[in-house]
Amino acid sequence: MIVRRAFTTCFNSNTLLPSPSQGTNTVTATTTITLLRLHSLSQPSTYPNPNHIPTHHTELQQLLNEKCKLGFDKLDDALVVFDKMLRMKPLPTVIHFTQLLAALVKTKHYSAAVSVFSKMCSCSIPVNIITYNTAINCCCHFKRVDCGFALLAAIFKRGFVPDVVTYTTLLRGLISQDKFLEAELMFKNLLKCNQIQPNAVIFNTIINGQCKTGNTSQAVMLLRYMENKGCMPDVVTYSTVIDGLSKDRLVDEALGLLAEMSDKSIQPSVVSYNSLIHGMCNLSRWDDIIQLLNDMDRHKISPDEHTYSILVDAHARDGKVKDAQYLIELMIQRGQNPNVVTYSALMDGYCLRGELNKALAVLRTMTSKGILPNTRTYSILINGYCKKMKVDTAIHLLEEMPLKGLTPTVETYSTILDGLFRTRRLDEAHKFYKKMLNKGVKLNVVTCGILLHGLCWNGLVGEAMSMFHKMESCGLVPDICIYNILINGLFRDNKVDKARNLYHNLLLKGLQPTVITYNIMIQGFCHEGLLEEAYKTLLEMEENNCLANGVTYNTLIRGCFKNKMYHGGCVLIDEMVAHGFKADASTASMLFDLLQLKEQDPALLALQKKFMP
DNA sequence: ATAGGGTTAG
Repeated sequence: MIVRRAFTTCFNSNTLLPSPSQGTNTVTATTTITLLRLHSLSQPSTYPNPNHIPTHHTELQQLLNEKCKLGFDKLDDALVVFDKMLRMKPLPTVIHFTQLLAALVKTKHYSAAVSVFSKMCSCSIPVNIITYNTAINCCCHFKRVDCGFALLAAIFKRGFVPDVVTYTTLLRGLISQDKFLEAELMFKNLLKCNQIQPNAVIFNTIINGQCKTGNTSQAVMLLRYMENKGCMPDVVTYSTVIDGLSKDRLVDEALGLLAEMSDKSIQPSVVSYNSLIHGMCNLSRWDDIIQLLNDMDRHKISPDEHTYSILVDAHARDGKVKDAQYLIELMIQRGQNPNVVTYSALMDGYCLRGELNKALAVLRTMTSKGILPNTRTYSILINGYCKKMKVDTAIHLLEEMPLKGLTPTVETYSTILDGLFRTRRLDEAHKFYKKMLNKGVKLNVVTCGILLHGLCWNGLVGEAMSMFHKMESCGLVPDICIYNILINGLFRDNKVDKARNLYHNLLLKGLQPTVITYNIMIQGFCHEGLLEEAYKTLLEMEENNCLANGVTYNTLIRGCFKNKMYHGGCVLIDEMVAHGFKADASTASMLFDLLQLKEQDPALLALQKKFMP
């Protein structure tokens, strides 16, 4: 069904024309024409080029073997080889041509690959299902899965039979374009209609899609399903699910699957370990990380550049920049090459510590090694400068990006916007925001949060509220962070009723308040002297199974003291300590001041008696 | 002697 529907959409007038929404690739006019021509390639039309150049096929094979591994240095080289091949006598086999095509796809010369395939067809090279599969893979990587389906139609037209590889490639293409539901439906139909004998690879493709769309539990179920159907999960199946679980912070379940692998004598790979180590890093479970590294050593699996990158990133984010630096030296010693991701992670570590000069030094090191900074590298630096209030330098870096062929993301722009608001450069912030919109940057919830926070921070709560309503009407769904920002802003603007209102609205929308939401409310009520309501909020959060944290208690205790409710404050201190939290600096100094007071309040005297026996 | 699957960054 889904396949047929895809066919009809493919033949619909202009689905093949590049649409602005798919503009990640530069689709040239010639590419588009070539893509369009693919449809009519049911029958070969012309004969081979008459100007044959005699060349040995073995020589060609050697060249292709080499280029398949390393890729062509220049696109022109590949096209020259192709041209030569067309003029060879006898004509090289379709295998040679398919190898060339695969090499082009591997080196990401997708539009060139499309023209080569098209030319192969028009020169009556006897292309087969494998050639088609390679071409479909090319379309999918080129983010044109619709063209992939057009080729599937061509396969049927020429009387070929698509195989499991054809469908796997198409499924992966759909998934990579966020069409997982379509992929899943198509997969189910293929199974139901017995169109293919499913193997591990096609299952793995779907399992990966499930993990990427947040359905890890379903992925585990599909793994069990394939076992039951006698299609044994392999190392990729397990690694995919382990990665999904690790990203969901379910690392212990992931460890269970790793153990299951060795029970079934499926050798884990470095990828399986990398996913798990990454998961452990996100939870700062350092002991587990060390254990996993030892485990790898025992299994004679060496860490690769991914492993090191993950570890460098974890150390850098934890502030351990020295260790991160050392890890990079270690990986070089062991013959691994740090790449832009590795160096960017280290730079991020320095930026987080505010050590911008050291971050710049890393940038110099990497460029001296011929590693070019990417969008993320720039974003890290821009973020570093904004956090240091050096917004002008950040803007300068932003302007430099297009000159280096880099496109800032919505996150990059948002960082600058945040910087302008924080430094109270309101006019510029407004102008910058307009410029962002003019550039066609698509706003997301995080950007809106920055905008709303910036407005509130600068006392423009009214503007923030109207922005919030506009945001809702634009189809952006406000999350709990947005509500937190606004409720906080309203309280700071003494708009208690409106804050209360907004809180009830978020409950009505089915959103779950977090500990931050409650803390904001408690602080707001305390500030207004509404201690009763603040305390009721504490009870409410307990009812809603939201645990109070140190901030909650400290806020409430300070509120009590400020309102001369010494007894209540004292009871809460006991409760806080019982829950394992401590007074923070500001509560402690407040308490210290109170104890010096010479007021004859009975509750205060009791308090003094308790803390100064 | 040709094709498809898993890992690194707010």
